[in-house]
Amino acid sequence: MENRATQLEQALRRAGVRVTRQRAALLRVIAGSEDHPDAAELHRRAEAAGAGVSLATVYRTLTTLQTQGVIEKLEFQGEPARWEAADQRHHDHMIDVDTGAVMEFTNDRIERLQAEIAAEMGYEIVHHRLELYVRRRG
Amino acid sequence: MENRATQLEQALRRAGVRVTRQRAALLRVIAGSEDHPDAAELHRRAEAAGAGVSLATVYRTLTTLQTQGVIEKLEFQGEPARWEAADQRHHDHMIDVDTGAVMEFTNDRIERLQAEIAAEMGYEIVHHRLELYVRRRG
DNA sequence: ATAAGTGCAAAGGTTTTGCAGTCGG
DNA sequence: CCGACTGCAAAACCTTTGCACTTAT
Repeated sequence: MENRATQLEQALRRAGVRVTRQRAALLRVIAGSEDHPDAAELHRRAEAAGAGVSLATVYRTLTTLQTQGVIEKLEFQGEPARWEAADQRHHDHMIDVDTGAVMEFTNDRIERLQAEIAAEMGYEIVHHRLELYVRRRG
Repeated sequence: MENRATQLEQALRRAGVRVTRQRAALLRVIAGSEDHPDAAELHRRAEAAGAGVSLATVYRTLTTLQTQGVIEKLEFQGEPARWEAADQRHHDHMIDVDTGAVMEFTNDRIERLQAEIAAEMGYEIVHHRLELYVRRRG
């Protein structure tokens, strides 16, 4: 993840985005997170790592990184926005309504059907959101 | 829609929910709306109809009506929540990212696939959210 | 009668922003 | 060097809530 963060820094610089101490720290926090933290949580983790970043900068950085395609924003029902690294292959989310656990899944057939539906109506998909709010069977 | 609103009033009373002047007015606004208005817009429409309802009551009423299963809450990306009557059959939404237009669609195959995916992982679906953010082809 | 509902204004939680100072390229 | 970036505090935004008053049943 150190490496991944370093790669991203170079990509950002190439794109003309300055790599400040704060941004470098956040890149490392994000690269090292396997879950789906919100801005406050990322701020906490950055501080815990001794970063010295303001919450305002966390928000601004998240927007910047999203624009650069480095991270993706998740907005589950009525919670603060969460974020995840964008370096994985596309997937959707399943949320356990009892525990709040977030799981990931993919299904090519659903993807294709979505594209077909849009095409039939004369549109193309820019992006989509598929969330399953679920409960353990019992 | 007058009739629909009246039906709903009776259902509410049966459920032990009081039908106040404000709630009756909102029921009529909702029954007469074919789009997906947010709380502020519903408030405006109610006021335009001479209702005399506070915005706080609009919010409280929306929550109540949702609990009663009369309306459904839609939370599209980063906008205030929107609402729609729940008297229709289930459908998902397609949002034109350029115009903001919201269209509805259904696809049984997608519905079935979702249930299968959840089942495979040992869950059952409580509810789901499928939104296609699209752009006109050209 | 009386519990449920309302209006108002204040507070809540998340996110954005203006401004003056700082720093990366 | 200088424009992009930051911190701080204030504001914006949508939504909820406490309290005293009103009203549907």
